Amino acid sequence: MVLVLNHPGSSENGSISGNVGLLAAARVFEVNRLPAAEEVSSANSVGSPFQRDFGIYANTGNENLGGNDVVETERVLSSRASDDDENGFNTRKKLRLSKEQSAFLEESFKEHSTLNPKQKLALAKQLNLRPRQVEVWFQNRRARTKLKQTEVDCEYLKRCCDTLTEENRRLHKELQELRALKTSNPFCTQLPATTLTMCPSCERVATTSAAATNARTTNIDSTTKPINPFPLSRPRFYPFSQTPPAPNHHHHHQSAAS
DNA sequence: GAACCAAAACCAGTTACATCA
DNA sequence: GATGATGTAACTGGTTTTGGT
Repeated sequence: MVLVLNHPGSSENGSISGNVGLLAAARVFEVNRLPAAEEVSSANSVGSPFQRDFGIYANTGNENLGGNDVVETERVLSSRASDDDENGFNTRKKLRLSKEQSAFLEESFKEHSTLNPKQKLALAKQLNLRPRQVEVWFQNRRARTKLKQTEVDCEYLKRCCDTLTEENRRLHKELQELRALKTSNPFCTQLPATTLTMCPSCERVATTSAAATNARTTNIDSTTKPINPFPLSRPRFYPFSQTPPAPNHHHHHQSAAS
């Protein structure tokens, strides 16, 4: 399934009317078309008594969208719907989108997570939904994406925490061993202190000049090398198999010479 | 250009409903 | 069939953005 929506700036017209195939395909979405008030009792396959008793959506007339009426109609449609109908009954009713509609919206979300009014209208028309429904779907979809990213971030931070806890434990143990060594071998105290600095970019540890020479002789092996608790770049949630942006890693250590 | 206002867009949080185990 | 859990469409209220005066 291919969705053709005009990208911002790509065209003046957000209409999809030029795509005959899509118009034909749009018939698929009639299944979940919003019923006009008088259609409620027969249009929905679920057909709950609730639906029959309460008109769900007012007939907004969006089937007749076109020409200059579009902007004005959109303005009306996008205004927040009231829960109450004219009789004061709560008419809120949830309509489950069909698989085709959801898939179509998903496809368009891949293209752009936000819609301009024209795109929204075109999509709504194509899917036989109200623009407000498309708008809400995109809002909820963005929220879901954000939630997913938060979960990924949370998981990542948990791992960082575990790593740091483990590193802390290891360093405590090492400190105890060094103290024990110090008491048993007083010559160790003659060694100069080693100053370690960490590159904020690549997070490598380097020894500073004066101590460097000695540091190389002070038996700093791999076990005492500080562990980078953040070995990986911060994971991002790429919901649509998007390739993450190429890392912009500048190695100023080398670039200074070249 | 700054200040103000209204409308639209957006978001976070919540509610209500459909569906499934 | 009743019930709780879950997913999600739809709503609410607040904030930000945008365009007009």
